[in-house]
Amino acid sequence: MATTREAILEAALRGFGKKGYDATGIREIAAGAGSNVASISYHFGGKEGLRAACAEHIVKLMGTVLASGRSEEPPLATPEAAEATLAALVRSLVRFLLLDPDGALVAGFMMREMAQPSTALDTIYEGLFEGAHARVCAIWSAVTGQPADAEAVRLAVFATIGQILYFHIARPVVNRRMEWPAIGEAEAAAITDTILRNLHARLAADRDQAS
Amino acid sequence: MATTREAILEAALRGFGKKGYDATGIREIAAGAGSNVASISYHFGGKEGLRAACAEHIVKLMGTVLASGRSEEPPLATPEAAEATLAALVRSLVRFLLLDPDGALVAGFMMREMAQPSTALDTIYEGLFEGAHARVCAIWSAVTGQPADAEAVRLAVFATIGQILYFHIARPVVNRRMEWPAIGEAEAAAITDTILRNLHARLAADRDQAS
DNA sequence: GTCTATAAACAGATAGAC
DNA sequence: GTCTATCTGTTTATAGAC
Repeated sequence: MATTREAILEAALRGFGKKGYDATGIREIAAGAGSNVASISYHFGGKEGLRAACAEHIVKLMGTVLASGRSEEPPLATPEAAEATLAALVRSLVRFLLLDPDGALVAGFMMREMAQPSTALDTIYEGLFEGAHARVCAIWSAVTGQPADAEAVRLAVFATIGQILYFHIARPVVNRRMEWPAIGEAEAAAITDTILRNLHARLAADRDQAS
Repeated sequence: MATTREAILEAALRGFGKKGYDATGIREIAAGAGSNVASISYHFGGKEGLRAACAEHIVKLMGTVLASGRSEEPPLATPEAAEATLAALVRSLVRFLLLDPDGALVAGFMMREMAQPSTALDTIYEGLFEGAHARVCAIWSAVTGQPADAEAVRLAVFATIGQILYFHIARPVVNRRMEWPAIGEAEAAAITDTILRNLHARLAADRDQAS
């Protein structure tokens, strides 16, 4: 059962994620939720409150997504096992962002918040980015032997995440240049392959340097 | 000497690049250009025409930027020379996007067009992206020996560009996680270092595979 | 070409009936 | 809780004086 509040929240994320906060009117959101304009002020105290609620919704949603992906306690005992865990993370993040419709909406919301930060970005940073980035740094450390909090490690993790997110952001340009009608399973696999080649090559170089 | 038309164009790019098309009013643009609302309709036929003119302006601007960077005919005779050319491109693109105020505006405009494509994206794709991407693919090919139009090469070039652009897009998140007050020369150098490490590691792997 | 004044449509917020 | 009608301010576009 979907309450009116939940329906509004989903319609808002759909609008904000696809067209952006400013370009999405509260009438449009209310209509998409099968409700009316006044219900937004009633449930969220206004459009800004709706943006804040979207951020909290994303933190909870991604928390469960990431938790499910981490259900089978990832083995970090050996560098090889840690590298496999890292590769699995890349695979699932590419799939989520490029193949799951919810992934595109969540990413759209986050990207626009980064371009024009509001308090919603603070919510997402503290509730999601900070912990997730630190966790990936720890796995990276288990592969290369570098300290998890080293500047080079933190930047390398950002660079890897950046490759994945860029294929989402630049989708219209990528599709055109690759002559792809759309990104499906086969295209996502090709993208994953390129990112994993970069990842493995870099990890090998970092490991060599550490020895 | 700056004509009114040019002043409006620059004020528009400033607004569109920083806050986005929808969030930037034509009054605000006119005021920033020291003019009035009616002058926008007079010179550009309306707000949409101004967006299209911004796209053409960006194509011309980036054309001269890229041409100046390519003034000393890049040597591609040997794989090593081609790799150095590729590294130089990464260096100058990082500097432009992270240190040059114009770079942030141009990138902001392009990123928002990708998230919400209009005909302005077509203008930028055909006038800039397509040719630039193909040129980088050719250099990549000179390094690794792979065909310049191979799917793997085109994707690898996108992944490299993605790393650079992501450090611009995610700047607020990166700064917070890296505990950087802002991105200056030192921070840009650290970012360049990470991206070049990824690039060289991947190129080496591709070259080994080709042999 | 430049500007002021205004038109017409839109936004978000809210009062009040149910 | 839900909805309609309305208030208030802002948007883009434009008419018309200079």
